[in-house]
Amino acid sequence: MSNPTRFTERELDLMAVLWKAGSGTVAEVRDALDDDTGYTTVLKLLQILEQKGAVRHEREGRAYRYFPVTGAEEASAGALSRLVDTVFQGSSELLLARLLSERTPTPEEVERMREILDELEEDVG
Amino acid sequence: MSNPTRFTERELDLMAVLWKAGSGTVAEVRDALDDDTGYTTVLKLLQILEQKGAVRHEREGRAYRYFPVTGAEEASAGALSRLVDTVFQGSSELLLARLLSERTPTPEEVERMREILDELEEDVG
DNA sequence: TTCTGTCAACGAAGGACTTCGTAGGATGGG
DNA sequence: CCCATCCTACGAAGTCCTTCGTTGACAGAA
Repeated sequence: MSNPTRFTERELDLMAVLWKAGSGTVAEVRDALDDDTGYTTVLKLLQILEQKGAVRHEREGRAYRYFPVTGAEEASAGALSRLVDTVFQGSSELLLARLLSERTPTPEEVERMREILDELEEDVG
Repeated sequence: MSNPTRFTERELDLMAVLWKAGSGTVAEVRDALDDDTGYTTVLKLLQILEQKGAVRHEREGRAYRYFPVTGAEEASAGALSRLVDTVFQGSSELLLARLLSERTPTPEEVERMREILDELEEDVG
């Protein structure tokens, strides 16, 4: 096994599309991106991702359909910790506070977050 | 006003040092980094950061002492949202869950997190 | 003064990322 | 059959990041 698969900025954009949609052809991924990157650019990126083992493809008619192999969880490994260590000086709470202020959650979300904390304490206690 | 100041990977490492220590000379920053990057490299990076307006310097003896101008909060702006949008598909809870599993918090931290959620609900309700 | 160590400035090399141009294969209509 | 279209493959340009070598200034010790 190698490292937790590091994605570049752009690669992450593509992976996000695939994680969300489940799969996509070059054209589909291209459409899903909000900028208008050239067709061959998207193709190239997908080929690079495939080479990295992050996606695979199946033939679909004349085109390829790409599927994510690496999960979002694996991609998040490290990214969060790094953010905590650099920007939030090791404080998870600070990150949480900031997260909540940047994107105000619904009451339901808050409730589920509370549950997450509850479960954590049960495991510990 | 310009954009929320985007830091590169390495720049973020330096900023983290300055945020944590409050300030630093080239030598101090260099020592604080866990790898051993060359002196001139660190200097160069600081100069770039200064050009970006993220740090400023004052003379101290023969050397310069660098101070962060951009705060960690501003740096986090966007970074978190981007992470949520790409890796966590817009779900803050998922991020929280992941965060807690990556770095298990102390009971005290959990308590404070709970308080953060409480305050949020008060404001809303 | 001369040598040595510390410092900032600058330029440039090397590599990683992103982007696209061009080529070539296959398909389907006329 | 021939052309327009849609697709992948490949190579390469351009840019951004990171790193460091070299230079010149200055200060203190000998």
